[in-house]
Amino acid sequence: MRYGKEHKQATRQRIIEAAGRRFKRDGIDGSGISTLMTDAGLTNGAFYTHFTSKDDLVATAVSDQLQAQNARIVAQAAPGRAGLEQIVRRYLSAQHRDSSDDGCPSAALLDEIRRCTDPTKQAYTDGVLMVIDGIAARLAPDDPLSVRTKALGAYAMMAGTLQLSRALTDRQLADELLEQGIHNALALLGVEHGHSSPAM
Amino acid sequence: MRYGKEHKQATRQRIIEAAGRRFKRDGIDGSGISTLMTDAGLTNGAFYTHFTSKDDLVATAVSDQLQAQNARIVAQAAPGRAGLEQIVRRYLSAQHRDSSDDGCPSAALLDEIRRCTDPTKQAYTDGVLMVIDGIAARLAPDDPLSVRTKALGAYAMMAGTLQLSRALTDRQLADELLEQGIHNALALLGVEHGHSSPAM
DNA sequence: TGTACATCAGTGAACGCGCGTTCACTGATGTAC
DNA sequence: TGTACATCAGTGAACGCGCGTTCACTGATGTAC
Repeated sequence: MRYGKEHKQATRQRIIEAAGRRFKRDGIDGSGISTLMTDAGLTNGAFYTHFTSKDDLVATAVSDQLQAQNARIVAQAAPGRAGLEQIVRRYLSAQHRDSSDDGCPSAALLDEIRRCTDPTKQAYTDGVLMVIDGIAARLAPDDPLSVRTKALGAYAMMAGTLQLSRALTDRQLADELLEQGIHNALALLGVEHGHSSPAM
Repeated sequence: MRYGKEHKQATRQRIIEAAGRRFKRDGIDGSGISTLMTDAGLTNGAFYTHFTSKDDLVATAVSDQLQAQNARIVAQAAPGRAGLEQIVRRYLSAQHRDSSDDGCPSAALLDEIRRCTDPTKQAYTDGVLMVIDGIAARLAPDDPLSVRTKALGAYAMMAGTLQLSRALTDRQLADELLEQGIHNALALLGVEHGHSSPAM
């Protein structure tokens, strides 16, 4: 089968996105090449016409996941400082906690990324900086760099809270933790808010 | 070889502790039984005289790790509210970041635990509650339950911060994140503090 | 316009390897006499 | 006290299986004439 030049690119992207989902669901170590390719509607052999190794895909998928997260934030939250509370409430929602394959790659993969190769950690670092620079620009449009570390701290806090909420077997405690996390995140970011609004 | 009854218990404990370290270093999926047993100075076959399955060991090791974390906190920090700042500064130190095999099991394993079997998640939940109830008791000795969620939120925040600091390739940014994390944790816990003390 | 050929994305079987688990066996020690 | 035996923690080879990776092959399409 021979296709136009855009076909291979589209297939590659399909593999990357399917892999991102699968990694977030089953972990990187827990996702085999055959499974990833089946997810993308292909057989295992085709993998190496798109990537040089599993590591190569991992780095690419991690990067893609963070770009997607950034795009989601831009698309779904009101611009500027006003959108910050939306971002926090959406991130620390029960819905996000209960659907990790569609969610934040950091919350799903952070401690596995620590053990990955340098290119993957580099891709992760670059991707996170893109996301948090977006947040910093909302916090202080005139001087985003001055609040970069603050944004990074808030991102770390939100990821840790979501992870812990996912790991607890006590559902009520997990829900309380999310509420506490929203409160904490808004406090750390210095965003005004009512005590709690039930939807979004 | 036949030994006294305390011998098998001691061997079992040796496997559990070696496994805890190895899991934190290479991940649960990334640690094979043979490696774990070699770490403990034994051969793979002996594993099943101590545990019914790898899952069984994982749940046991997770529980043991959190008990050890709790014991470390009790042993190394001043009692009561006074020790809270020590706990935070020690947790979010460059030393802790750079030696994950000796460190916090939550920071090393949180998103892998999410994917584990229920007994492991239950062991994790129980263990975390033990640790955070200790923190809650320091925060409000007269009514620890009232600050349980607050303590849980602070724990989640610290774990997420340590994880992110470990995953970043930019060392300077990782260091700044730890500083920010200390600031954030002390703020969330309502602990007074100077701007930054270089050691401890 | 019709035909022969080159391209190359994708197939599917196979590779060596390490996984979790099983099991027949070993041999140092505690116990019985 | 000395000897024969029972115990059982630990050994090490083997099991089927899925891993990451390789490779000879297929066959639909674009291109050349």
